[in-house]
Amino acid sequence: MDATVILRKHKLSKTTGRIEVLKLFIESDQALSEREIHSRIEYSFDRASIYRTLKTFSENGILHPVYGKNEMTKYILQQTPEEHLHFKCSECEKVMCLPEIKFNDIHLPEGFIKKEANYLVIGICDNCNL
Amino acid sequence: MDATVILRKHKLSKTTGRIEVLKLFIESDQALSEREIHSRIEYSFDRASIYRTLKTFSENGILHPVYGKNEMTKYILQQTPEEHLHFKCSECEKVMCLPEIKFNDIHLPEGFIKKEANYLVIGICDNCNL
DNA sequence: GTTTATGCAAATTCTTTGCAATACT
DNA sequence: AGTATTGCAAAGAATTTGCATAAAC
Repeated sequence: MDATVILRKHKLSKTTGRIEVLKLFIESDQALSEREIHSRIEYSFDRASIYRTLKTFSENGILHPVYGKNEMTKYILQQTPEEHLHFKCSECEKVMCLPEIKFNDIHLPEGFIKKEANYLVIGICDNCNL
Repeated sequence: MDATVILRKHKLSKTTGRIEVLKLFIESDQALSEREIHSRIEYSFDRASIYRTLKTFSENGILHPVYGKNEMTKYILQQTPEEHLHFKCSECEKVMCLPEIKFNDIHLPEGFIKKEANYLVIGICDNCNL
């Protein structure tokens, strides 16, 4: 899991901003929003550029966007090509993968083409539920 | 499927705005955003009030919010209590139910509590795929 | 040297909020 | 009458865009 290796694999130019953002995701066990990235990153990276980076990474399958409540998209590293459930905690706002719960065998009705999937459960996570 | 009946059942006051919004959903086979509601409704209903109405309906289980790409939440009538897949077409932007594909037997890991679920596939719908 | 990404500033769009006025029960 | 909802205006937040500059290949 090396940022520059991932970038090379996807034929994306290795800029400091991209590398730093990608590192953040590699180190994180949860989904991050642009706002969280901007606040955590030490390197000064313009917000518009962060958005462009997230878009590029998603288009290349490096990140998976998770659309959830509160009008904010979070992104998470696409660890496996297998589609699985994500969970958003309404207490701590953390979004994480629940890779045990998979959705590989879903087939759509005739005529529908799948391009992207989002399986999200919102509730209380094990940590907040104490 | 009568708007006033639904409102009564949920002990919500029967205001013109709520009735008109609910009618729109009853007549619609697809999810609607606040913007779409505002443009389709003949009755002059303030945008802030539409948002408040959508929130109230969702809290009462009348509508189901669907969080999707393009930072806009759409809402759809909760026809059955069964959780099922929704589909968003990236061509025509239509969001619809695919009630054939159900998710009732998903059980989360120990400690997690489900409050709301969102199962969304994004792609090309049967109508745009011609 | 060309192409591509970034910074900056501004614009768009979605959504929420406070408060006085109004409609519902 | 009393409570809940609405209208209005303004604020807040997320996200995008144009264009000149700078960095990557």
